[in-house]
Amino acid sequence: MDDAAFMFACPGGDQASENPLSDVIAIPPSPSSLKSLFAAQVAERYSPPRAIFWEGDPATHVFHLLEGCLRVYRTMEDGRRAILCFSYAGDLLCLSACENYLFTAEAVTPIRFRRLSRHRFNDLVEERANLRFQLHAEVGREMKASQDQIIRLGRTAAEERVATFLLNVAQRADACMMAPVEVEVPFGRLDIADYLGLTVETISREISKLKHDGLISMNGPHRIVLQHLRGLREIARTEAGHEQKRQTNRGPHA
Amino acid sequence: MDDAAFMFACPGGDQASENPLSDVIAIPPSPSSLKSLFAAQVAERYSPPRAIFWEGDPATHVFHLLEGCLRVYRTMEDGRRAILCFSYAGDLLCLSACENYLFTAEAVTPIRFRRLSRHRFNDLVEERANLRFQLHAEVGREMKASQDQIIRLGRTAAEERVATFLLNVAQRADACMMAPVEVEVPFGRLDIADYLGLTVETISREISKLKHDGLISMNGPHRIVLQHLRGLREIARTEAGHEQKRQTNRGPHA
DNA sequence: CGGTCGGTTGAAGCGCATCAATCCAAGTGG
DNA sequence: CCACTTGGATTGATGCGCTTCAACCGACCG
Repeated sequence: MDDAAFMFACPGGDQASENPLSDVIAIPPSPSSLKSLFAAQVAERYSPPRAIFWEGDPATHVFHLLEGCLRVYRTMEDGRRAILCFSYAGDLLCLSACENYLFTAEAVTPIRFRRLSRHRFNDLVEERANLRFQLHAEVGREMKASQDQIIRLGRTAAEERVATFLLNVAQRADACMMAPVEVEVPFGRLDIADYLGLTVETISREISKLKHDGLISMNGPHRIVLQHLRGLREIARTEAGHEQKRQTNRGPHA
Repeated sequence: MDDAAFMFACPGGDQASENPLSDVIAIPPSPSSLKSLFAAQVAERYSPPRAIFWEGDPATHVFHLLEGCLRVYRTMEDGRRAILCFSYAGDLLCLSACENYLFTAEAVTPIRFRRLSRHRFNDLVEERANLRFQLHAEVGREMKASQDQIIRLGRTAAEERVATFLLNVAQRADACMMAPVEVEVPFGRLDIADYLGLTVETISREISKLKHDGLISMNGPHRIVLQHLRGLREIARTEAGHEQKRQTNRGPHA
C-alpha cells in the first residue's frame, strides 16, 4: 500500500523530540529534524472536543502532536463539514504557508502537543538547508495525500472508500500489516462520514456489509478487526495506475 | 470570491518571464521571482493532446507554462480518471517535492512552456531567501486549492460544482468580473466532468439548466456568457465559513 | 457523402441520502 | 441500585440525484 491517505504524516522516523536528552540541554546543537525544533517547548494537554486552533484565525503557530489524535476540517456557511484529514501522534501541523489557518484542528482523544511560533519556526528552518529540505518534502507528502483524497471523493463508491479508510487507519497503527489486525478507530461515525464524503448511515451500512461478508469483525464500534486483508484490498483498489488506455478528450484546437 | 480553485496559480503578479529584456542578457542578475528563473530556457511548443510528462515518471523537471492550458490528472488502474486541476498561462508546475510525477499534465490547447531541471531549480531557489519564500507560499496556495476541491467533491451537489467552476474559470480570465463576462472554456465536457467528479451528461444537463434559468448563455459549447453573476454566486455558495454551530461529534474518551 | 466525435437530451435504474425507529452503553439523579 | 436520560450506532423504508444506457444532433473530415 503506497497510499499515504493522511496528511501531515511524518514517516521519516525521528524520535528526537521524544528523547529530550539530545536537544533540551543548553542551545539545541544544530537540530537535525523538524520535530526536534519543538523539543524545548512545553507540552500542552487538551481534552476532546477542544480545538487547538480555528479556521480563519491568524496562523500564528506551528504544532507537533505528541499523543492522541485530531480531526482537521473545514466547514461551509450552512454548516456542512468536510474533514480533510486525521492527525496522529508524531504529526506536524500547519507547515504550509498561509496568513490564516485554513482549517480547524480539534482533539478527538485527549491529546498532548507542543507549539512553536511561526516566526521562530521559520527562522529556525531558514538556518539549515537540511531542515528546509525536510519541510519541503513534508509539504509534498501533504499534497500527495490531498490528491489521493480528491480521487477518492470524485471517483470511488462508498464501499471502496470505507475499505480504503480501514486499511489506512490500520497501516497508521501497525506498519507491518500481516495477520488479522485489530484497529482502534477513535473517531465517531460522523467523523468518518465527513471524511469520506458520505453519511453516518452509509458508513454504518458499509461496515455492516463488510462484517457480514467476513472481511472484518468488531469489538465495539471503535475496535475493528481486519480479518481478510486481501479481500479488503481487493475492494479498495483505489490506487492510481499509470496506464493511459482511456480515450483522450481532445481540446477544440486538436 | 476568495476561492482559489485552481492549483498552481501564481496570482502574485510577475511578468518577468514575459519580458526577456531583464533576465536573458548575460547571467540573471539575482532573480527576483520564481518565474524569472526560467527566462533563459528555450520555449517548447506542444499540440494537444500531448503530455509534457506522465504520472509515475521520474520527476526530473519543473515547468513554467507560457501559453495555452493543461489538464492535470491521475488515473486509476481501471481507467477512472480524476482531473486535479487545470493549469493556465503563467502557472508553474511540479513545485512540490517528489521522486516521481504525481500526475500527468496534458495540453488541452496548443501550449508554449519552458522547463528547468529540478536540480538546477532547487539550486537556484536555495541561493535566495526571497525565492525560497515564494516557493513555500506558492505550494501553500496549491494546498489550499486542493482542500477547496476536497470540500467541493465531498460535500456539494452537481449544480453548485458547475456554478463554482464557471465562476472560477471566469475569474481566471477576467480578474475584475463586473458586467456579463464571456468565458472561453477550452476543455471538453468530459474534462469538466472528471474535474468535478460527475459525468458528461450531468455537466451538460446542469449547463442547460443554468441556460434555461437565464443565468448564462452560450456561443457554442466553449464560449459561455455569465449573465447573472449574483445568481451564480448564490448557487455556488460553497465557500467555507468559520462558524462552528454544528454539533460536535465527541470522541469516545470525552 | 458517410463516418466520427463531442455535445445534448430522454428514459430508466441504482446508489446513496433522507427520514424515522430502535438499540445499546454510559451517565445522572432519585 | 435502578429509572431515566442522552448520544452514538444500527437498521429499515422511501425518495431523489446522479449515473447509465441510448438516441439524436451538428460540426468537422476524409
